[in-house]
Amino acid sequence: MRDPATASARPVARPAPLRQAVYDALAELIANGTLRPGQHLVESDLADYLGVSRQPIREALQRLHGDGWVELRPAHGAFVHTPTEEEIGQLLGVRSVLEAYSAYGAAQRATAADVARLRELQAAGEAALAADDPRGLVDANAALHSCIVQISGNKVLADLISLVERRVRWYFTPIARPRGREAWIEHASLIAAIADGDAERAQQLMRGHTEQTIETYRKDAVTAAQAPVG
Amino acid sequence: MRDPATASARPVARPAPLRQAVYDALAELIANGTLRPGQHLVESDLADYLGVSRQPIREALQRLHGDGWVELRPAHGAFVHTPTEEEIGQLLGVRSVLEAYSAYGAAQRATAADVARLRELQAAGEAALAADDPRGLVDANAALHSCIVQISGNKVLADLISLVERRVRWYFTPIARPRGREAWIEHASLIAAIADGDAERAQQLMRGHTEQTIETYRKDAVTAAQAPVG
DNA sequence: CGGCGGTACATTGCATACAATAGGCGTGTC
DNA sequence: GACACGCCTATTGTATGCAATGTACCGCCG
Repeated sequence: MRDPATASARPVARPAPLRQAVYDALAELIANGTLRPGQHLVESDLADYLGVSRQPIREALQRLHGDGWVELRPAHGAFVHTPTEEEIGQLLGVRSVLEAYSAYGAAQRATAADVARLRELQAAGEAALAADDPRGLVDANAALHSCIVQISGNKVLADLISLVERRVRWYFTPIARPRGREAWIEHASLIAAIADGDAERAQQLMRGHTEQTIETYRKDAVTAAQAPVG
Repeated sequence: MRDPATASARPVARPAPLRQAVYDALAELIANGTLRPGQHLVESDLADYLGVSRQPIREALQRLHGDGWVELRPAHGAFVHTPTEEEIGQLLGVRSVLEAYSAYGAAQRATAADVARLRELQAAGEAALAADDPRGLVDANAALHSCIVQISGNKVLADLISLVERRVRWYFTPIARPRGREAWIEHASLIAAIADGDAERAQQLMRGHTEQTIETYRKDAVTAAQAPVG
């Protein structure tokens, strides 16, 4: 990797923008449930816990607010955002539209190399499926979708999707297992459409794919409500 | 008393969150061109200029970064974001998709009262058109689109659209005059589709409408490039 | 015993001070 | 004369301190 564009990404360790580390740490704490929805985040406590001053904490909280992770009530402080059922549905709907658009763009621009990469990721996903590796499935799925957005070349779209996607995964992770075989069959059709450069078909397939995910979520949500996970 | 919609818990004036005021001030300065794209924003200067300390400035800059207004290079500071042609195209594309989805949702949920409100806004727009009032046209157009999103009831979508919309308007304002008669004819058809509850048609019309706007922009951009405005 | 007011505490918001880093400029050497 | 090294300054990153605000508890009065 001698490419100068990526070589200087982080040679050893940048002066470590502390707020970034704090942001990641807090996002992780929220995503994995250590910080529960609705919980009041006291700056001093977090600062003490993470071993930094309140300043980076504040800046991280601002950004977490901008990304929809926490609510910021003036003079009250930060509270972990509590997602409602309605909001989840809206998130999924928006995600579906954005992903469909990304598939549309990807089908228009994909090169042979792009398609090859997609097929690799598809293979990785099927391998994880065969190995019954839930964690690997989630990663492979994310990688595939991320790759499609990247191929579409639309950076604005990529930003928006990643924003929505992280919140979706946050809510999904504790209650839903990743979809299995059907999802990867749909992926295969989708990749074929992209390889053909058939933008309309790719868009339709992606829409169907994400809407199917919504259905799965609905069922899983009901199941989880009946038998909450520990 | 817990209902946030009717709480009206701000009778006189909130303690005025300074960072918010700073955010608005800076966004305005960027939008109206006082702060030029690429310009280096020095915290001390801004603090001095706005009469506050660096702290609220920093927090506002963070948020401006999150919303795509400024670039934040670690240890270098903030620079006003320079939009590229490519990025503008991507913004418009994403906006088109999101707006189409909002029309879809609005058509599904619109009540008679909603439709009445849309017709009022349509009338206001046509009045501005007749009066040859560009400023009024822009406002009426924004109000109409905003209303449609609101009717769709999708708050996540509303947030995303407003994010994209502000940046689009920032870039558009200096070079493009609002579209005239045709835009409002399209609006009328769109409202009719929403009133009929025909989600698919509303979506198609909105897509066509925004794509038409993209075309107009392209022509205006060329014109502006040939004869730059003063 | 219940409602009300006042006070004290906890927490945020803002300001200032200090430390660290990056880039520019000048000087010294080859 | 050109390059490299080192200092210097400007700017950001982080920490701490202080004031304002909202909340909750406790005592007091009806």
